[in-house]
Amino acid sequence: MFKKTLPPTRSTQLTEKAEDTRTRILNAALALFRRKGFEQTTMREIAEEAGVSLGNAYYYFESKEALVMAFYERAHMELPSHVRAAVVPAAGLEEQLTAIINAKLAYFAPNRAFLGALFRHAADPANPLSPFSTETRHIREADQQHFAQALEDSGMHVPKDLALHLPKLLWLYQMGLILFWIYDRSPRQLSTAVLQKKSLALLVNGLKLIRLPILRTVRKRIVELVIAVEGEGDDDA
Amino acid sequence: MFKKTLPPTRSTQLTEKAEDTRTRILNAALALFRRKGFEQTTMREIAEEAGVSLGNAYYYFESKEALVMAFYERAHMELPSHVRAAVVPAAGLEEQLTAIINAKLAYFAPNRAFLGALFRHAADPANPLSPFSTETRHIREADQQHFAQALEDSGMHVPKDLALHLPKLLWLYQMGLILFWIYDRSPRQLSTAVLQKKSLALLVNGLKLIRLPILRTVRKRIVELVIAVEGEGDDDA
DNA sequence: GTCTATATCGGGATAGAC
DNA sequence: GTCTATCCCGATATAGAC
Repeated sequence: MFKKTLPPTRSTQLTEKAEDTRTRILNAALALFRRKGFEQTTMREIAEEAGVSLGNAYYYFESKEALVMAFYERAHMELPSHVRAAVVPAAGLEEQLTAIINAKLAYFAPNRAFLGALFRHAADPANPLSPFSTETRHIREADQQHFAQALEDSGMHVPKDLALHLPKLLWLYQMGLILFWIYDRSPRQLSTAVLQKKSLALLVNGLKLIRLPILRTVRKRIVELVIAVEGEGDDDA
Repeated sequence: MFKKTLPPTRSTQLTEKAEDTRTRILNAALALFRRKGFEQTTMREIAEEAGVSLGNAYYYFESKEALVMAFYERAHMELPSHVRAAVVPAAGLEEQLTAIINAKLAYFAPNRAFLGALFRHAADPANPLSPFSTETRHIREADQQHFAQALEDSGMHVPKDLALHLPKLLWLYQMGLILFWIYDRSPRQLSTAVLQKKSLALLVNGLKLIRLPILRTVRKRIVELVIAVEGEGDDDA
């Protein structure tokens, strides 16, 4: 059961017209998702809104979820510039992390309501849509670079054994925060803001403490835990 | 969009025949889920296997996912005795927590493969199937009792401000662990075993340290964070 | 290679008769 | 409480136009 014809993705070369059609379909889909949610939107509506036939919509996107994946890919292309614009390299780690996360939340905010569709299979690394899947690996790794950069720029000193895993851990923390944000029904997502502020303060504080000699064994045990688990479908805990 | 007729649940009184039919459908469904997975199983198959019509299956279960919910309910009824049998009240906290978690994993193990269906909407507190929903509140609260009991029996001394939230936090930790376990594809879920052992050791150790006067402010900040967030759709982070 | 139109299938979910 | 018939929609298939 493999695909008969290679479905056109952003990476494969498309003619100008094709590129335009693809974009129109994706935009129509996202507009409808925003308006009525992911489940409530049908492929037939998307095709109509984009002014193409149903068959054509499926020509460009294998499935309805592929549209969500395309959105995720688009975010991956557009986000880095937003993040770079928001971050002040001379600032402390807490400020930088705040800036990175805020830039992302601001970027995703208009589509917050349907992002749940993207995160439905989040925990399953076998699902292509999962942030832990092999299919999204390039996105994940590029994303972790922001955190590596922030760690470097902030000049925060962290013992090397832990520092090695820190970008990944910070990324994971950020994923948890975003997940919380998606389903946060407090007014203007105020709960997320509080959670973000308080947890970041604790986290950065912890990082300052973790290099103390008394905490050496704790640190080593944390690193051991991380090593034992990584490469698996990561999670909280 | 509310239900037209009250759909029969375990809690509402059913005639003997109805109870039997309902159970037959549920058992057929679970058998098929185990055999072929949740997605691969159709409602038509379930109805056939149970010897009822499709419409009748829907009379007892609003949706395919409601069958998973019923499984969750059944587990909620059966689990406490398993947990109580596994726990030694005189043991230390780490041993007791290990016993509780192991009892649950052992109970769910035969159905591990399709449990992902239950956890797909886990993060969305608005979804009835979510462990954070109002619909599953009674299960959640009964479940947290195991942890409250273990804390009490172990005689572990934890400052009261934190102790108040600890059953909830331990339950959350356990949910994360179970989620990890569901998608753990290492042989015999060994990764989960390692994660469980190491994280529990760290956690119990942290609880011993947290009462030290030097960590008072850290503790207060943690408690503040928990308070600010609870009542919301909880998550990791 | 891009696109339309239409028919069809499979499966979740519902309506209404009995 | 149980059935049959039907709807809806995601997905596929086909045949052909440009």
